[in-house]
Amino acid sequence: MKVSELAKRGGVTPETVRHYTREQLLAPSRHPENGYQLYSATDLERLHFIQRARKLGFSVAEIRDILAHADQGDSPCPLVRDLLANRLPQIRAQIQELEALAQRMEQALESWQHMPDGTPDGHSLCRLIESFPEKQETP
Amino acid sequence: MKVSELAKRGGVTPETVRHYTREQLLAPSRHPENGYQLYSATDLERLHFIQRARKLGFSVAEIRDILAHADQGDSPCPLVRDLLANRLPQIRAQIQELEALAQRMEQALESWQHMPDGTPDGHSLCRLIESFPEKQETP
DNA sequence: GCTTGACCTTTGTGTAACCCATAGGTTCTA
DNA sequence: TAGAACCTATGGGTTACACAAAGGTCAAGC
Repeated sequence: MKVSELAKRGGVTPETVRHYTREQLLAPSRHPENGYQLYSATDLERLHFIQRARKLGFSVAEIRDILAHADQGDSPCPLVRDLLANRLPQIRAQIQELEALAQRMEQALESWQHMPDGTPDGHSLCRLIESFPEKQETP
Repeated sequence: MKVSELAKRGGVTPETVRHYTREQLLAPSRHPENGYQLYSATDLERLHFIQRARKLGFSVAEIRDILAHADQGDSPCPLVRDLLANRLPQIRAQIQELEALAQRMEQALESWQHMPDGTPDGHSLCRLIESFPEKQETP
């Protein structure tokens, strides 16, 4: 099948299929006459695999490594466990950062309700923003 | 003052100062003889302002707009309120996505404890990943 | 005067995972 | 047979910087 058909069957855009192909996650053959990329049923399975792995938080580069292991006949499972176990705390940390950001934003919007808009003078650009501390306490 | 001094006083790297200058958030003058960028005390205030705004989730492009308003003598405050109010739900949505991802990851790691590693055969690449559903329920 | 080291300049490259535009060739269909 | 719909490769855009290279500038010590 050609790019668009694989994309449709896999539920992604043709651009995504091309991207994965460029990144060597998929290795289609070529139509000898027109040079079109030809994908097999195995490629569709790989595409589904990639989708699952992406949903689990693996990067495209990581998935390439996982697939390379599998293609060599090696079990990628230990690698998979490691990658995920390493990534999880990073995700948790990122959530904490975003939560702190959201709280700063909410606190700002709330406190701004009682502040008038000001016009910039020589030293103040926007009191709303300036009313916020540049550095948080480091307990 | 020169790049490195402003950076040190502002608590950022010289690269960051150069970046903000390229992006027109800072507009230093030039030393007429050697072409060095010369920053004023006002630029240091602007840099502090930028830091605060970044901590509130504004992008560099947004801060450029805010500063441009202020430089024209217009109050940027309504813009600032709008930008923040629009961004907040996006941040909340991003947190939800990451939380869902983290839960998928935890669920995977947990259920994998009871699964043996497998070697790839013709159809299975990694049962760990394949044991996970590609698409979640859409209620 | 000269070297050394620290600093400055511009320019280009890389990051993640695609999306989009362009120019040109191919295939399908009315 | 013309046009639609598809394919190709290439390059640029997204975010906020970090980093490296090649070369100019400056202060200090010898």
